[in-house]
Amino acid sequence: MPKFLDSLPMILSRSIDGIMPVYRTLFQEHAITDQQWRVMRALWEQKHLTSKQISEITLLPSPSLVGILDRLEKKGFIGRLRSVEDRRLVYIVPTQAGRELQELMLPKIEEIHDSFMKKVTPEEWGELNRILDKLNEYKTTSEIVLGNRV
Amino acid sequence: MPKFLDSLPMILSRSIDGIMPVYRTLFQEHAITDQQWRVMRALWEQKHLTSKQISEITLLPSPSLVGILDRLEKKGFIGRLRSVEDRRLVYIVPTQAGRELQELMLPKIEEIHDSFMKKVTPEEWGELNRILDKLNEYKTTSEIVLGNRV
DNA sequence: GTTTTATTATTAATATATTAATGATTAATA
DNA sequence: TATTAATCATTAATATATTAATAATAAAAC
Repeated sequence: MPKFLDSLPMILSRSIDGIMPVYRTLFQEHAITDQQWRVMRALWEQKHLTSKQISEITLLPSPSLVGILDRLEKKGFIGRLRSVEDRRLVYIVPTQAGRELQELMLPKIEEIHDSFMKKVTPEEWGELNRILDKLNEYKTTSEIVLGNRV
Repeated sequence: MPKFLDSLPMILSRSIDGIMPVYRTLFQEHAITDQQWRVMRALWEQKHLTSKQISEITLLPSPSLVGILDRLEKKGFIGRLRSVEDRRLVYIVPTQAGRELQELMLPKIEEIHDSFMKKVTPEEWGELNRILDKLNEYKTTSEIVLGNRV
């Protein structure tokens, strides 16, 4: 009876622990973190995004994003721009240096992505996506069920 | 051309972000964290484990483990025991309260696990494991390849 | 047998995650 | 329109991740 090591959180964690170091080698060459790259990547092909939009795209929690953006700003890769229409919003814009970093890194990121894609067939890749989606379906319902029987 | 949002790190992150909150509801009822539960779970059916063994089983990095074990010790769920044969080793042992927590939580953990298993067929579950394993195969080789062309 | 090398747990420094709360602002409502 | 509720970015407090380094001990090599 496989338990702990074969639970959903553990197999996903093992997978991520195997995958991220491959990317991280590249990140370290440019002295940025996983999270900092996610933000830069989100700004690709975008003039600007609000902090909230970046949070939704990158899956990075808003409170973490504050510090991440601080450090990207300090490194000169992004700027903050308070919105005039809605003064609650802050637009994040990539600087010239930020664009150059993106141009420099994106091809290598795609190489890495391709190297992973080569390890499975297109059908397997589709299956993976489909099964993961299935596991996250009815999330709300299951939460209610679990909540009731606790 | 699907890119960022459909990259391997992002689909795995989305999956984890959907899954962990279901477990976290239970963890919060017992006032422990994901990581703290992982350690307790690893000690299930074990008299003792070294810090290193726990790190390997739980995938938690050793430096993080120090603090995690500190807090579990402070909560009275584990004890530390310096080995006599090899004084570099520290054995982690669950206390009575730790055992009781495990007994209390494990059934509900398994309920949650079962609720996820019900969302996919056994074949799909096998496929998921197989595909994830495939993506992590030849890890060393691919790292060498990437290292060379950088 | 002593010097060198490995191993284990730990510390240190910085970055991020999690949860709750706050200040500023805008939208909704009575 | 005065008040209330919602939204956005941020702060605060605690826990964890990442990388490099260290102290204590043990194993290996000379």
